[in-house]
Amino acid sequence: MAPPHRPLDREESFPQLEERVLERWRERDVFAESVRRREGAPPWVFYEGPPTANGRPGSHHVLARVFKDIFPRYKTMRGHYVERKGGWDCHGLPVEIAVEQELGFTRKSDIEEYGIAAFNAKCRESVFTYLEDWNRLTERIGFWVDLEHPYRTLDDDYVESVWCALSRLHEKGLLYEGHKVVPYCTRDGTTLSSHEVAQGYKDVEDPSVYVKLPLLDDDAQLLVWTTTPWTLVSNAATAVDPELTYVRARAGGDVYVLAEAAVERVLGEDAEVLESFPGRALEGRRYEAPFPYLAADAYGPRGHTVLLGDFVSADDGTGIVHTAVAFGEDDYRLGQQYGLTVVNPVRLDGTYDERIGPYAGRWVKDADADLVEDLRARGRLLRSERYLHAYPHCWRCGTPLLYYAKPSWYVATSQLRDKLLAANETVTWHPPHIKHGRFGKWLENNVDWAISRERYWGTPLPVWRNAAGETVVVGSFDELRERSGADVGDPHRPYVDEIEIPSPTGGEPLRRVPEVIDVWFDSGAMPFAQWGAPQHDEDRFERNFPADFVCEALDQTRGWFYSLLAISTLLFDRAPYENVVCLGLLTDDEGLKMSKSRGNIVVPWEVIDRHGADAFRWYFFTTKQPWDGYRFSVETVGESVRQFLLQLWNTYGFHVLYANVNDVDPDAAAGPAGDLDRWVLSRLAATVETVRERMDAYDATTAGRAIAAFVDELSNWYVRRSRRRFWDGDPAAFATLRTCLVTVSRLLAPFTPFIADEIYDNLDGTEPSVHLTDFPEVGGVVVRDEALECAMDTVRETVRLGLAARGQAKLKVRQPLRAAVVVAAGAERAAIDRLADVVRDELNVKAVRYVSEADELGSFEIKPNYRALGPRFGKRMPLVAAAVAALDPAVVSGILRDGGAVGISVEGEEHRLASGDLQLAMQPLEGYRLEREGSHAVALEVELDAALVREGWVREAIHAIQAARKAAGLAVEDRIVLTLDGDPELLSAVREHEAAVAAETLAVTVSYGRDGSDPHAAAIDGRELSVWVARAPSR
RNA sequence: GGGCGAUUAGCUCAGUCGGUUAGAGCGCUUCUCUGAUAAGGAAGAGGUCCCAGGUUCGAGUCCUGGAUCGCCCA
Repeated sequence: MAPPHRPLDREESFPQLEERVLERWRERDVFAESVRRREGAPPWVFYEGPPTANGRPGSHHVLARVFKDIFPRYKTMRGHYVERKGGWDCHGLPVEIAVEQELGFTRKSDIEEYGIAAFNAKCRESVFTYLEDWNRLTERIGFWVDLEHPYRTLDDDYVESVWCALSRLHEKGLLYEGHKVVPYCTRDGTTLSSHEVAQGYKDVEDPSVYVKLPLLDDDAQLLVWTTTPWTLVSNAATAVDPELTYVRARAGGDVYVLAEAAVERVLGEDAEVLESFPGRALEGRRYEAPFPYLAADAYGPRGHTVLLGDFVSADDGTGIVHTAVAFGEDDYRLGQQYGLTVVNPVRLDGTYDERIGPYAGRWVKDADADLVEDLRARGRLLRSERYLHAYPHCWRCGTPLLYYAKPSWYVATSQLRDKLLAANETVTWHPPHIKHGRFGKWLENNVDWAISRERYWGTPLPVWRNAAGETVVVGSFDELRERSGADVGDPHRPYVDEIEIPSPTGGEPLRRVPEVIDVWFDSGAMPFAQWGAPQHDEDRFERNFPADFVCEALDQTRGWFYSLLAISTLLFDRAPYENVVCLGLLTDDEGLKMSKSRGNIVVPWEVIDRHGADAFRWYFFTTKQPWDGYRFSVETVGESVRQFLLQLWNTYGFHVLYANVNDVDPDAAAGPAGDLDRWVLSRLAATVETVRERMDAYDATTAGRAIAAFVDELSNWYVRRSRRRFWDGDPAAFATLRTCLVTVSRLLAPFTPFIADEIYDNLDGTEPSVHLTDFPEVGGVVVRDEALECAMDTVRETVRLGLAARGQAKLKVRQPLRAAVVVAAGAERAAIDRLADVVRDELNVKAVRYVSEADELGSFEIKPNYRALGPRFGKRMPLVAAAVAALDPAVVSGILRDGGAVGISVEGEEHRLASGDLQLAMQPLEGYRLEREGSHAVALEVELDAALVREGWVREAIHAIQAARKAAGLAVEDRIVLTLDGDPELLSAVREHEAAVAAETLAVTVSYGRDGSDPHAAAIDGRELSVWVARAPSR
């Protein structure tokens, strides 16, 4: 007859086990089946934030993917229909850069020369360079997501959905063209992303000049400071802080206007302050520009006047800021606010145009020195210095970047700021501080979203127009076909660029603008674009909107979390997600960010091959709350294996071993359950409650830790205390342990899906997989008995105290003692009495005796319970403490144990203190073997008589025989023929307890005298014992 | 420069509503238990709860300022 359960293969590692489980999932099609079985059930919606597959997946992707996995698995088991459509972000600069590097391109014009069609074809291939790596890793870590039908932002349907969204925004008047100040490389002719800018900072020396701007209606001069003299030719205005204090100050015969805080630093100690006033007093004052090439009215009515700006600081410079609208973010915003005309006298190649007279044609940064000399010659320079600062350079060619106002398309998100904030209010964030912190603050400071990019590989901006300003924003391929008469093939550049739309008024044909759109708009459109809605499957979109759950790393607050919210709010006036889990960053074990250059990246396969995917997952779920980041290494994952997975696995192995040895029928009716069984099932029920409650709150950490705590109790208390019942084949014990293990496997299924399924499959197997079962509920045999749990806590505490007392007395546990004396009364005593067997066994004592009064063992001391009395007495607490200290502990402890109350007098008033108001602690008397905790204590009777000593010897002998069994390589169920020799008194003790020795060691015969072979030798209490064991013939 | 977060034992992390002796695991020392375990138990060493003020009868916890680290923005 086959054993009830598959025996464990002790050679198999966790990674090998997982590969085998993966194979079983494939055979049984478990993922698809788990979704299929919930068809028609209430949906629970997850959105996959699409990664880009043009780089290899790293450990931080494992973090995101396991958290994206656990909650959908959980919700599926809770009865929801959880579709999980995978997705890939396909467009964008990172892809282009990878291709440029592959082709050895160094400038943007290389792409045009190579041909956009060919370049984009390369990009299309490059996107999926590492698709296989991603798919393999995704499967291996057990992330269940539909990778066979993923959405891809480059697909025609997807692009069309994005066009539709843009056209609706246009209809709502939310799409417009403006200028954006961007970092620009004049050599490559390219705008750089912030990520690229961050790569290229270099410390350089630039001129630092203080320039005088004479006021037109006054003899004073404004002082401004700049490190980019080349922008002075297009000075449009100056800005001051309305709240800051400014002064007129005389120095060296001239009168200047500047911030009070800057006077000494800029003008020196001798400057004489003539007058002070707030910045707002300067508003509208006219001044003479530093260079004459562009007149004030070129900028409009506010040209060359003083304006008020919120970005002005007096910390460096003069507190008056030179503003060149085309060359700075703040400058541009200020210009917008005051209606300044954008005048940019610098060509795209970085040279001045003809408006700048003698400097025309010169590269602007090379003109700095001559411009400064020019100022000096005209008496307009106060001071010129060299200034060392970090300035961004092109990471490709090293050219200093210019900040440059360029035409750009915007989505007017700031008009709907209040709606964005209202939508955010409906979202539950994990951790909560993101909501009104990082994300909320970001929304409050919302500025319009610049969505166009002067690039090639992206969703083309669907705007067609002609020089006359006739503009069409196309919302679908059909619409483009109707308007242009041309078929739309590939909607990417350059093909779509070739389609012309005839002018409705018979003018010039409309051509598409050259830009593509920000990839964040692509991914933010996924709620509908993943289905190709609204062109297709509009109902599918509606069923799957909004998402119940999204989960990404913290840096996505400005990325995907924002783009999803913005698009959804603009189009549908509501948040696209209800719960968001933010994940922190991974650092190495020294807290440093992982980076290629530092060489401290942990490749996920190292972790998986060494410890397995379950260990990887468990580490991420339980080691800490996920949003604070992880200090991470291959070794730390190993700890989570040792602490939890091995403990679980060994408990499971124990069950399989003895169930097979005893041929336990898993379906047989169990006998009556004992207190230990009821206790462990109650603990299981408590665990189920906690796990459900915490998982419903998206708190996998606390949920997982609760499971670990239960497995620890199961292994180190339930099994430990019940071993004899398993040896004896007690059906109630097997039924209880099996219930616990199978329930744990279902609790663990979302966390560690491999080991959970293996345990379930071997111990239960009713369903093809644990992932097709329902999540555990409390009820049936798994019920709570809180009184029993409480009693067991008391018992475990008693045992702990007793073992500590043994340790103090240096008495081995194998030496039986006559009695443990427990100080306990009332409920405590009843609890210990109910489970006295456990205490006797664990402490190896013949009896447990009780004393209600501790007087014979120690004395009490009493202390006020501050937590209870603090609120009642407030600042009189020190008086209360003094009054309590004056009470007689012996008397008070007696009164309180009988449920009485004592009185104290504080400031002439009487107060009654009951047992909850005071804390009793026991102070051991000198010379007793006593361990105490609060009002509870255990003492041991340490006197030994001859009988106890002989019993102790027998326990030692049994231990020696077991060691011999193990050394002989016997299986736990093997019967033996036992031969003993040695010290006569020792042997006589063994003879006296021979039946017990034989039963404990599974000896069919015991004989005395020498055997021929080498014995297993032991020394007990200085007495020799020789042991021979041989496997007995089977019955 | 602004915003957000973090800082507790050698390491990884808990610490509830503010409550008087700040915990766990790993690691270390000593002892111990073992008929599943790479496990378990006991004792010990190990702490400026980042710093400084403040509020309070009482602060790891609340407030202010600062330091360091990280992320985002400028």
